[in-house]
Amino acid sequence: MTRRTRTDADARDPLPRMFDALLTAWGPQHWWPGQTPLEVIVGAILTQNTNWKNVERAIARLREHGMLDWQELHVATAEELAELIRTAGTYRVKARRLKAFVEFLFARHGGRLENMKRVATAELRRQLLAVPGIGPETADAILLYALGRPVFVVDAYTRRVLLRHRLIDERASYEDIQRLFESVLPRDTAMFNEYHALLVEVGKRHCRPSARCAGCPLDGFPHDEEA
DNA sequence: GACCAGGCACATC
DNA sequence: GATGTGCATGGT
Repeated sequence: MTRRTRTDADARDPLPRMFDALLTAWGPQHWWPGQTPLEVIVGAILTQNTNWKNVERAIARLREHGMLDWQELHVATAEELAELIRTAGTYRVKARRLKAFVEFLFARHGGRLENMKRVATAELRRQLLAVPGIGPETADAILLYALGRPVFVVDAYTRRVLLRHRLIDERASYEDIQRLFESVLPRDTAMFNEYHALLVEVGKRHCRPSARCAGCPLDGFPHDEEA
């Protein structure tokens, strides 16, 4: 996919143009700003099917109790963590998942992110997916937002926006959609970061069944009518 | 009081 | 392989 220039790609592919339209309209979204990789990883697990505000409360409680530390998380029991992360919802499940990641970090990488960072992206993704509680979206969020790897994070909003604009069909898998982005965009961590955040925003504001298309930065792109 | 939110595992068909 | 369900809190 290196056969054409960026200008030609912009002329042909809707995905780069969509990014430009969204970024021009709304600017940078500043997802996960000024936080440590540890906080990003914890947040990625806690935010599963959960409003981010509730996750922030849970992270704040972990911080108050000095738990934003791999060694402390390693020593703590799932029950102790569960009590601290209640506000994130599904807290017993998420406490188990948090522990599962920490167990993986210690068993496989000596409890140090620095060791994990030496592993190539594709291999690391396989390792993360083998951790119970880490699926494709959480794995990719960790790779992109915590480790700075250029992988595109796909979520429910991404799927909805692309469906609405006829760029995929209902049967497209997570990996199908990920490949779609990664094959037409430059492999740029900062851009993937921003694009994902912008897709979530347009999904929330305009691509929900109850939302309106009026004022959507993507209104110039072909799309289906409301069902 | 429903519905939703920056998913995943597991059971079942 | 596709679909359904439990997990559970806080905001709207």
